[in-house]
Amino acid sequence: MQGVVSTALNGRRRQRTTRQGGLVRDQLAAAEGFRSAQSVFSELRAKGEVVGLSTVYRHLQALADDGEADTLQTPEGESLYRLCGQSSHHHHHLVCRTCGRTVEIEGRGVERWAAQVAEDNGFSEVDHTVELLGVCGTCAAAAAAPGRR
Amino acid sequence: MQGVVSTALNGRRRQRTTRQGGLVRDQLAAAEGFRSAQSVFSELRAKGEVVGLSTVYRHLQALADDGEADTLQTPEGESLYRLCGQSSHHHHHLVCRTCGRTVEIEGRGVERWAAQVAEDNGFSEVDHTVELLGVCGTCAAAAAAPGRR
DNA sequence: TTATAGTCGAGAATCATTATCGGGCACCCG
DNA sequence: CGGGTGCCCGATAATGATTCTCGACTATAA
Repeated sequence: MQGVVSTALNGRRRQRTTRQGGLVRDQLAAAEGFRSAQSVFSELRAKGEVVGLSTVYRHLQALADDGEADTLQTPEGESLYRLCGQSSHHHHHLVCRTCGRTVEIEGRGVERWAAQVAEDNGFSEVDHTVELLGVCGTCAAAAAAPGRR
Repeated sequence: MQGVVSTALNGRRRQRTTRQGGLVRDQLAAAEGFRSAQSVFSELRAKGEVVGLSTVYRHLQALADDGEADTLQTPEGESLYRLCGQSSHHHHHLVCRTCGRTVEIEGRGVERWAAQVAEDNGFSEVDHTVELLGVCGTCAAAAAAPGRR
């Protein structure tokens, strides 16, 4: 996983390679959907790994800052993280509110729309939040056949 | 949970008319953009009105439940509220991150796009969050001339 | 190996929000 | 118009997530 990082950190992360950092990253990689800092913490604890809560938060935020992880907020105000392939690639998510499965989606149309609306109203430096929350086909099917045994 | 609430509530759940309820609503109405529960609370206090923090939260949520107020979350996890003309009217917001000024926007195109993406991925019952956060023309101009006196 | 500086991590501190619960007041009934 | 009933108010405690603090630790370079 982690190879030689050493000196030449050309735009790359500046953190030192540590056991804990790898654990947080691995735990996130093993998950299918978004996870909260709290759950990453307790899952690691459950696996017997001793890591500090602060450390989990630190690494999660570092990953997010580096663009290696995506982040979103639940309506309850909890932050969720998820490892993400490309750091330079802007995209949005379609998340299943039942199983947490996540589909990354591109929204060229939305980007354009957002930019247009912003311009029409004289706004600049506009950021946008676009998240879709629904029920995936699998979960919908499961919910539709409740009597099954 | 709640049984019969006084007079016939024609689709509109009305709380008992109290001085405090009116204050919270008025304060929200007087504001130009979104306000946090905390700021509504301190503004009322500043005006000399004695209202409990819990009460502010209660009324703010009641307004949101009734669809009389819109709500959104800041990236810091604070909930903001704003009185809103139509309860049945679905729309989004373009908010100035400097002064809080808000423009309500309609996004027929976005709605369509969201529905399409959801369908393409087999998702149903899809809800979407779309918020635009930027800097309005006035604030941008102010920021561009920092040395001015 | 040693020096050095970035990391750890447990617990305290913050902050917004929610729950509690005794006391008060609005509204209905007679 | 006076009483009773139950919702509402509001100070305070509790909760829960996230951040801060700071001494101990350890990966790295020389």
